[in-house]
Amino acid sequence: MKKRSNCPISYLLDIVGDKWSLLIVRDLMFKGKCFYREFLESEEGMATNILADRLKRLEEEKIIVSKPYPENRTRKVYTLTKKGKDLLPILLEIIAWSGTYDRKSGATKEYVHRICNDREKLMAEVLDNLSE
Amino acid sequence: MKKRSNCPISYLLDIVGDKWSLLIVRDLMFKGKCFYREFLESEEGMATNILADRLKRLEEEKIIVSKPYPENRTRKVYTLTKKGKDLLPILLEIIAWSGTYDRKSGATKEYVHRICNDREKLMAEVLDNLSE
DNA sequence: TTTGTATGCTTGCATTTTGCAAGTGAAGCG
DNA sequence: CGCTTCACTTGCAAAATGCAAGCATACAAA
Repeated sequence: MKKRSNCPISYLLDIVGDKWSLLIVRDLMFKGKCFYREFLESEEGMATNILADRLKRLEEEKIIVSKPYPENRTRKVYTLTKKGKDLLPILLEIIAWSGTYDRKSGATKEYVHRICNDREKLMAEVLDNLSE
Repeated sequence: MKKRSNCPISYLLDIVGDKWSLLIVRDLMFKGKCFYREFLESEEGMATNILADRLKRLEEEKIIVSKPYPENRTRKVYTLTKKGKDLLPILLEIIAWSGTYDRKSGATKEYVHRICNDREKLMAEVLDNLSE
């Protein structure tokens, strides 16, 4: 996707403006996933070719990096870069919005409350879990 | 688009997870636009059929409402609902992220700074401009 | 050594969505 | 009455997606 304008909203949409990319970032950020197979198992049901394409694009955009897995060289480990981790505030605001307007949201009221009133600590916790 | 899961990230993506919907919200939120023709004139160059489709979907999702324009009944005025205005924190975080990582971003450093350090007032200003 | 399994990813192909250009009908203007 | 403006709609080619199957590599068990 080429750049459509210098608008910052458009910039993000050019990179992750599709139905799948941010779900990969979500899996990395909140669910401790890091393997191709794990992304495939997410309940939204991404197709294998789409997943391969999006991993490639996210890596090109330096939002994620992949390394061979030391204990099994057929595996690859995907992790978030700084640029990827910096998407966290966006994801938190999305969770707060959806938690407000989706009556059957998986986001608990407590979590939405923490996003509004305890954001710094919440963010530190999420990022801490990533380094394990 | 049907709901793929109860995940809050997925909920937002099911509604505005494409390259265009959030640009319409941006035009309404920051640029004072409210007419079909005005959205078309945005520099990203949306096709007319896509615009019509997205306006319909945003209205179905109660993110915008349309009313006939009193002074000219061929025109329609589009405005943000509460649900639409509540997307503002997400948009601001997107602007901050893109302002950080896009070297040629239209977002000024001052604006990004205000998002981080003067958010309440900034949000009040943006929302104030909407009511005019 | 062979056979099987798990892994990340590719391929082929039908369906869906998008992009582009042109057209349509309703309202307002001169 | 013709002409313009407006918000769309339509037709069609091109691109993206969804689905099922296949593939190459690495490791493991027989």
